[in-house]
Amino acid sequence: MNHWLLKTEPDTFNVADFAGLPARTTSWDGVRNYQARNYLRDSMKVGDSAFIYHSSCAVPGIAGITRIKHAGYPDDTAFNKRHPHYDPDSDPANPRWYMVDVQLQRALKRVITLEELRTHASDKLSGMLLLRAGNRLSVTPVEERHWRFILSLE
DNA sequence: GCCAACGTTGGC
DNA sequence: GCCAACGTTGGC
Repeated sequence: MNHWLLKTEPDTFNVADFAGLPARTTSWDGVRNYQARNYLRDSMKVGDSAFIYHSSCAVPGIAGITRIKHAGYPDDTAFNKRHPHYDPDSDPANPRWYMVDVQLQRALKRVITLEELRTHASDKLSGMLLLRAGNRLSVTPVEERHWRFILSLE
């Protein structure tokens, strides 16, 4: 099983919002970056786990753990003209964008902040993509050793 | 709100 | 295929 990190802006969707969803499960739609798309489409498998990371907010950090419940399938919000994620160039016969379904396992006992993660950037978390300067990818793989270490901080 | 870093677009 | 212009991300 692989591990991942999914970014979300908590004003739009956050870990607490899972509580109001059937089976605490949602489709992770709206990813509009090719590298992130490739991870969703080609690499994420049912049973993989993913951190939910809150970005563009007062205290950015990892807030919850989800499990992949459905592997990559076409993101149909790209086909809906009235949807904010509409992309006229995504053809239903040859979809450009993909999404997965994720189910919340649990919120973390506390948010493990970006600030705290950075203090480990040169040792235990060396090489972690999230901490790389200028990183903007909203879907990134997380190495097993990084995953375990982050959970040990909780 | 600023701005650096990055991805995408489009003219050539 | 190059690369400048532009739009977006996301920490601060």
